[in-house]
Amino acid sequence: MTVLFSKKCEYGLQAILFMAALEEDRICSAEEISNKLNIPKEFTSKILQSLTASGLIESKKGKTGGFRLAIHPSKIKLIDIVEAIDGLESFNSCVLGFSNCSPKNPCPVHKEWGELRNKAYEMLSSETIDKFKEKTLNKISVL
Amino acid sequence: MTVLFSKKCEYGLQAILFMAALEEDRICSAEEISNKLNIPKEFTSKILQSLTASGLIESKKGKTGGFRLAIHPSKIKLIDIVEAIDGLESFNSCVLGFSNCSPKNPCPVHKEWGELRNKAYEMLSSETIDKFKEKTLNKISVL
DNA sequence: TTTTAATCAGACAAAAATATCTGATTTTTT
DNA sequence: AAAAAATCAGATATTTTTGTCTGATTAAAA
Repeated sequence: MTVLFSKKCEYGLQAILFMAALEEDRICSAEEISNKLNIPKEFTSKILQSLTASGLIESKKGKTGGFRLAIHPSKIKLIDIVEAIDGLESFNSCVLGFSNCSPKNPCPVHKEWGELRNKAYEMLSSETIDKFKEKTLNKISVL
Repeated sequence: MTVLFSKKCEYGLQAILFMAALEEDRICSAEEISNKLNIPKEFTSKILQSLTASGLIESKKGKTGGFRLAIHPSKIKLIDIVEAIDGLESFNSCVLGFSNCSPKNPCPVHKEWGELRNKAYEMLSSETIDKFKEKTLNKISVL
């Protein structure tokens, strides 16, 4: 079990935080990201490709090619990455797996979980990723 | 993606909440639970078997057999069911998937996520499942 | 005592998630 | 012009999760 996001999404979050922590406009290859973050190389490529398709990052082909953010880190929030990869469905589904969980047909923990879920959403959308630069660099330096 | 727990765990939570909402000591079959909760029949059996092994419920074999709680609902918390099925690892893992996430090597959202996680844990262990009886009955009546 | 209806164990199957491979294309460097 | 190093697309493989099947056993009811 992952905690909340799929592996793909976890890796995507890590990769974009990593890119945001680099010098601006620095292009880095899938291999570099794979090495720095210990993500399987080919899987890294796939995820970066899909993030390119979603418009969060952009790619440069050929020798000296690679990836970089397509949007300034001051305009990207963690939730944007989650949305691009896993979607936001989990923020709208019942934690106990009941169908039609809603204020009208609440599950036993509907209210309590709803509050937690909203806080999680807020946390992921409260700050843009440029704010995480230093923390990301510290974290990656020990990986 | 499930929200937080595996399907197995979601079904297990539903099943035990259901049993706790029945008359005390009432034995119900896997088939009944499967029908009431719309859980695949054979999968229901498997999950109930594993919950039996973990000691939360007990089984009676043969005709008129089935399952019932092995512990009084006033002594079972949601987190006990989660622990029996999914384990508690997700409450100790990094939400961004970084390794060695700890106060010494925190991920970018370590503090914030830690607080949310603790609240989720508290929510799941704050009340015993006898408290959910009425809400469960209401919910199941519309399934 | 036979039939019926249940658990149980273990194998099996299908689907989804995760990971890898292959080869084509692109672009810079030599 | 050729070599090198990258993305990219699509197929394939592996692993995990989810779900199903079969047959043995158990125990009550007919």
